[in-house]
Amino acid sequence: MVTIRDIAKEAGVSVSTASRALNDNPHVSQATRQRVQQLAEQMGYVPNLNAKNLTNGEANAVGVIFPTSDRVAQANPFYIDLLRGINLELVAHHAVLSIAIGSTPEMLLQNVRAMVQQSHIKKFIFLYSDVNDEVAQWLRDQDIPFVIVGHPIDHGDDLFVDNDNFEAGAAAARYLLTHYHVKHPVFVESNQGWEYEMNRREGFERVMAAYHIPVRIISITAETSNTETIHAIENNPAIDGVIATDDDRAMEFYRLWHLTQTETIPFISFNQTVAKQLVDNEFHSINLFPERMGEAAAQLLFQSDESTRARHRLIPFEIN
Amino acid sequence: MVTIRDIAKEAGVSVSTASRALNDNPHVSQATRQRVQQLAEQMGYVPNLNAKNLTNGEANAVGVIFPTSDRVAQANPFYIDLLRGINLELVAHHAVLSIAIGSTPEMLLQNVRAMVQQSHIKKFIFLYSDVNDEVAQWLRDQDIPFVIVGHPIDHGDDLFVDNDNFEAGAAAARYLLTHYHVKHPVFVESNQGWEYEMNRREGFERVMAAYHIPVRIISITAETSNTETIHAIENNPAIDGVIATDDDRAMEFYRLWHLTQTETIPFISFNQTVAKQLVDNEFHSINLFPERMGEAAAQLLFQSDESTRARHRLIPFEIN
DNA sequence: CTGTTAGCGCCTTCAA
DNA sequence: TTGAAGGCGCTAACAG
Repeated sequence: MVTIRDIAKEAGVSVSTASRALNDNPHVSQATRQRVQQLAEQMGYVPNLNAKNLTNGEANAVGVIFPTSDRVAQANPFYIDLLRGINLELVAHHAVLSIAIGSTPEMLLQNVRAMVQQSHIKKFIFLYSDVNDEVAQWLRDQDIPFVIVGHPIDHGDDLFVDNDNFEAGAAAARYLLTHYHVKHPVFVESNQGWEYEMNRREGFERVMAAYHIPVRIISITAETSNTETIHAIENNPAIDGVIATDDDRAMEFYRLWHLTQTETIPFISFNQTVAKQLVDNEFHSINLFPERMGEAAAQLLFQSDESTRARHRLIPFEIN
Repeated sequence: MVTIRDIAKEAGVSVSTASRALNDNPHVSQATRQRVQQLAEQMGYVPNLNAKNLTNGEANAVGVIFPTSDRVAQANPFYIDLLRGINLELVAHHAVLSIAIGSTPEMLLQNVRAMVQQSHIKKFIFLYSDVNDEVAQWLRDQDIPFVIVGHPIDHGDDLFVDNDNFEAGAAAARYLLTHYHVKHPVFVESNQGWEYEMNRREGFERVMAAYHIPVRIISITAETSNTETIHAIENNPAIDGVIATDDDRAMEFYRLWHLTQTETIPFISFNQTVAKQLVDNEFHSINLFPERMGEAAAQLLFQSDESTRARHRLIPFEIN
């Protein structure tokens, strides 16, 4: 293994200048920097990040915190794409992606605590946000920076990356009204109180108000029986378009709709979870670009320029 | 930050004995060990893993390698559960879970290479297996141990954790024949050549052969149109039970079945991806316990006892 | 069984 | 702009 000493020796400089040169420290002459870097390249030098971690007092890792099991059900494919996006940015910073995951909040906190106290990981990304979350609170107490993917709920000054869910809900509504001339759209939701769902619904409602269309909403929760939903459908014979808050609900509603109705109506759902070819042409999806969200989250975490520091990023969506 | 020196001083021993005591090194008297450990506890000592990593020449991390994009689409919750299981075992070893993920094999390899060369990560878990996989090959060349979740394809001596997919396919078939007295089951597959699918199918076929029932198979790939599948259904009017290779195909087939047929028939699918309450009572799922698989994979990676070293673990499944 | 010592590879004062 | 030296926290010979 070729170390910084080897390079220093070969270049005829001291280890300290070699170190400076390799880290683009300004206190080195342009000449020696180039020479050292080139030599390092030739000799196949690769920095030992464990050593760096020790001297820097910080690990070259970002902790990505998953929600505890119960909550994970919904947004699913989302997570993998998020990871890919985050990682894309991390490799550029020579950092690795470490994950914290557990089935209870206690285990999660324990996991995160070990990461910062033992491994000295000092940057985190939350893949959820919750009121009174003890993990987030603990990190705040330790002055450890983190970014939330999604919307902060009870701490407005947390850094976050999100979609403009209000606008997405509105855009979906407009899309149905404009492209399909829908007169009586329905909003199908989970009614779990998720921030993103509420925002989408508000966007939807705003557009309904503008067009003087009464708001129709159907909830499908884990407790909702098929027959209940079918009744809801039958009680709303005018429905001629659907906006669903997620793909699961969209598919479920789609199935029950076609069980009882013969006509085809347009659907819009979020996240493109469901392969589009599985269903018909009037099934649209709003792509939220999770990979971009992940990338942006990591960028937010690594931004150093005090002056232009951003507190959040909204990732644009796309209907298709 | 309280270090090992502080403890040594306080305990009136040298740093080396303190180190030994804390690491349960046998070359310490029971007495001093207890005293030191107790003192460490009291003083709130927490080991600096970065320092350990440096001296040990190995990071306290396990790299978990995701498949490149295309493959991941479906079985998403599966991966999350796997991660949870892996992590569960890792925390016990004071190790962190680092992930390697990328959209192309090149990026993936680059990612993994950086992990071992720069971060000195020396234990890996593959969340896929592929013929001629260059990442796996590279790790073999470096003599770096890894465990595959799934079945090794072209290197029989790789360590792996899997389900007994053959037996699962057979069990599903028997379940339909026994519990539902099905006479003409159909096996719905993706026909992508996945090892696990072929094994499930072989199990199914074995049982069909034993019962002298002709084998019926329907493929649903990304290119298969709805009408093709519906034709397949209509051409097989005798079908009275379904075994689907995954939940996506199950749901799709279920939908198309009920679009054209009025009778209800039992379904068996794998992985419990789809919330069961979304569909009717005759929709069964084979639980593969991904969390246990992850746990077992990590255990395989950490097993030290040469004598009893296992090369693989098969995780039992359950029909429900 | 215990202590002394010398690093692991790198960074960062401090002087020059 | 450079070099020498000390140290990050811990482990592992080597002596005793």
